[in-house]
Amino acid sequence: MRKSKLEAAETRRRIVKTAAAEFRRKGIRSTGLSDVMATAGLTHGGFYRHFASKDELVAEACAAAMQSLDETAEAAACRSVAKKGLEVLLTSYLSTDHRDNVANGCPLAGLGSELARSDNKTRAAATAGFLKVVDMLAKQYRQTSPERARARALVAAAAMVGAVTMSRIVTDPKLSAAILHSARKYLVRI
Amino acid sequence: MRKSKLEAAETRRRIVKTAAAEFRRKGIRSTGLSDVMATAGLTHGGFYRHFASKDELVAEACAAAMQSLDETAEAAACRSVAKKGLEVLLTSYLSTDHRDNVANGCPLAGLGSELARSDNKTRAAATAGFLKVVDMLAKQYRQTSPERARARALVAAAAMVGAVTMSRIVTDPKLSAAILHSARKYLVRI
DNA sequence: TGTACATCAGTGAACGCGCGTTCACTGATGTAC
DNA sequence: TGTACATCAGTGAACGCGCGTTCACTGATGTAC
Repeated sequence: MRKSKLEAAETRRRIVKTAAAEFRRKGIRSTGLSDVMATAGLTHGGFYRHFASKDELVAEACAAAMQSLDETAEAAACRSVAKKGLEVLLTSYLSTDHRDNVANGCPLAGLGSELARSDNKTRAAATAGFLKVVDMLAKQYRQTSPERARARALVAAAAMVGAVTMSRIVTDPKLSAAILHSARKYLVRI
Repeated sequence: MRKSKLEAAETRRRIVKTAAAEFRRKGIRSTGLSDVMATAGLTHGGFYRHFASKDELVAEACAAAMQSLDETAEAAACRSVAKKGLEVLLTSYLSTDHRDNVANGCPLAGLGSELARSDNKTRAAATAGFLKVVDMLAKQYRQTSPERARARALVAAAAMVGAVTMSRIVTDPKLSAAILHSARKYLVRI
């Protein structure tokens, strides 16, 4: 049954990626390891060949999810022309598509309150990913000092997380859309 | 062992209040009913004399927590003089005190991602409480049309939730404070 | 290059534990006369 | 107003279940000669 080092590494990566999606979809606490392993096409017994504990997986899954968020944001910012970078970032993040796609969306919005209760490694991974988004946003706030641009980026990033979270909580579809729409409108020229 | 109707009603209220705090402190999924009942000074067996299920308690606890948030916000808005209402609201919500007091703080910030996965009753309670805060904020945005004031209030409310959530996730204390401070600064004049 | 043996990725059963929920029981409260 | 009985708030043990974690086992892979 033993697999080659290459295959094992690939398996490990698959587990992390699966966990990143499952955690966002159902919540960290509500996602069992058997769940994750089964979705990754494995039995749960093999888990501890790759990780020391569930917490270790949580930290790595958080890091992976944040990295994919950063890559998406970076791609959006690069693909857009000069001055429109901010609008593109805000529009894609504050879209109903993002709201309805929790499993592949921003982990800060999908797991926010659970991350706040997670251990240091997990929160550090979240922090690092968050700072990258903040830096990307700060670069888009021109016509102001770097300090102010960063302060605005901080507010915008936090507001984006809050807006998507609230748009998912709220039971009224119109209100949900209005939250995203208003945030899009006001964060461009904060 | 039977208690009077008055005592029973008081017990029920105590369970809801205790649950509202415990859920915010440890998360909904991570808080057991035995936990809640023991903290309320009862044994877990009696729970089902008052509630049909944990979900029912969750919905009521969410409603209670939102109500206490609304009362706090209303009190802050009223206590403050005319034009300073917005600043007072923002300052108290976006304070390190609020950040560090999850158990009595805003349930949207404390349970955001878990609420997004909760049932309709719970999310409806969260929605109603959120709308009250939005209305309070909208009243503070003068010098603009009611529609714009409401749109701004929507963004501000979502941003407040996001800022407190992020300030709790982030591992760097300076960054945590900066998020709150920047939000305070920029949401007054959004 | 070929052979013998150690390693270890993955399996599937088992572990103790805490969860939400149920239930028989107790005895004070509420009610019908 | 006093008595007899039904009600039911709260207790504590028990239920099945899924969780995170452990373990003996399998057999292909990696390694030493």
